[in-house]
Amino acid sequence: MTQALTRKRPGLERVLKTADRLFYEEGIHATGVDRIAAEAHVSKATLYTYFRTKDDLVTDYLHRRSRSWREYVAGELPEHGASPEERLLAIFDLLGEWFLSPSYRGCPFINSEAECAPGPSSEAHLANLEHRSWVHTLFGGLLKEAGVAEPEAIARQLMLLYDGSMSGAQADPSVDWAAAAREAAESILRNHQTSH
Amino acid sequence: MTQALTRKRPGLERVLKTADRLFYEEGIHATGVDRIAAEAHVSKATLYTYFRTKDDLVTDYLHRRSRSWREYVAGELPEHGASPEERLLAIFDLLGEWFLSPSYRGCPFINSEAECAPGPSSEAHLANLEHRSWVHTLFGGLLKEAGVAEPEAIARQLMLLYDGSMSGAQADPSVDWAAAAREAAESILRNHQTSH
DNA sequence: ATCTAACTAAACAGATCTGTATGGTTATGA
DNA sequence: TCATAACCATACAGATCTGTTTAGTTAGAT
Repeated sequence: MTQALTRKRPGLERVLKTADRLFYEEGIHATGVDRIAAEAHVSKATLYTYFRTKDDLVTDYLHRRSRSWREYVAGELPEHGASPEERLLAIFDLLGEWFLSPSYRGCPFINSEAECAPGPSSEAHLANLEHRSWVHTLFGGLLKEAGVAEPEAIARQLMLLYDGSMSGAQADPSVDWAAAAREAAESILRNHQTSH
Repeated sequence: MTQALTRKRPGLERVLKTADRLFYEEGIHATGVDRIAAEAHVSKATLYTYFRTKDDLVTDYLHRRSRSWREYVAGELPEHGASPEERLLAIFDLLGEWFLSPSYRGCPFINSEAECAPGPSSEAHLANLEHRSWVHTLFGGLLKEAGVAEPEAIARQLMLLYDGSMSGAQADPSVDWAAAAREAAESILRNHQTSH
C-alpha cells in the first residue's frame, strides 16, 4: 500500500454527487465533462484521474443508482407491514414518494438505454438487466412468501405496473400513478390468492 | 398555386422514411443530419429545404409515429372481437406483434424525452402527452362500452400495463411481456366487471 | 523543513455536429 | 426550345465535446 491510496480524495465524492444529479436530471448526453468538473469544484484533469473516460463515470453512476435504490427499499420494506402482501404493495408506496420529488425524471436505466448507444453488450443495457433482475426477484420472493401460485409469472405482471408507473410519472406527474399501480396490483393479487 | 407546390419531391418521402428508421432504431442524438441525407440519397442542402432544422424533422418524426400507430390500431381493433372487452385485450396482442420486430427499441416518445432537452414545453414532451392522451381515451372508451364503473381510473391502470410492456420488451425481449400484460388486464377487468 | 502525491488553471488537439454558402446540373412544363 | 424549380457535391463556419498536455501550486506525512 502506498500513501497514494490512503490519502483522501475529497473531490471524488463531489464528482459522484454532481454527476449523479446532472446525468439524471438533465441527461447523460446533455451533461458535459467540463460542467461536471466545474460544479464539483474539481479540475478536469483531476476528474480524469478518478475516471478514465466519461463512459466509466456513466457506468459508475448507473451502478450507484441501482445499489442505493436497492438498499433503500430493502431498508424500508420491513417497516411497511407484517404480511408479504402488505410489504409487496408498499413497494408502490415507495415509488410514489419518489415520484413526488420535483427532480423526478423517470427510470435512470430506461433513460440511459435511450441515450447511450444500444446493443446487448452496452454497459447501460447490462446495468438495466441487472437492476430489473433484482426487481423481479424482489416481487417473486414476496409472492412465494404469500403462497401465490406461479410467483415468477405474477412477478412479471407486477413489474409491468412497476415500470409503467415510472413512465407515467415521468410523462404526467399530475396523476398518482403509484396509487393506480397499487390498486391494480391488489386486483392481480386478489385473482391469484389461494382461498383458505 | 405555383408550380413549385405541384411538382413532386420524391426525395422527401425517402428522407422521412430514413429519419424514422434511424431516429427510432439508433436514437435521435446518435443520428446525424449528414447520415440521413446520405442514406436517403438526398443532398444535405435539399434536406434543409424540406426542414428548417433537425429539430423540425424530429418533431415531424414523432407526430408521424403517433399518427401511424393510432391509424393502425384503429384499423385493426374492429377485426379483433365483437365485445369491447375482447377489443380492449386485443390492444395488448397488437403490442405483442410489434415487440416481435427485431428492430423494436421501446416507446419512441419515452425515448425521445430521455434524449431531447427536458421541460414541459419541449416538442418531444408535447408529442408524448398527446399520444398518451389518445391511449387513455382509447382504453376509457372501451371500458365505458363494457359498462365498467370508473372507466377513467381503470383506463389509467391499463395504461400502466401498456407502458410497462413497452419497457419490458425493450429491456428483455426474451419474455412475452404483451401476454403478461394481457393476463394482468384480464385480472383487472374481472375485478371491475358489473355482475349481471 | 522537505519531499511528493494530489491538485490547479488553461490551452490544445482532434473529432463531430448543425446549418449555410457556392456554383453547377438535371428535368419538367409551356 | 427555354425558363425555372428542384436538385447535386462539396466546402466551410462556428459551436461543442472528449480527452491530453503543460507548467505550476497546495498540503500532508515523516
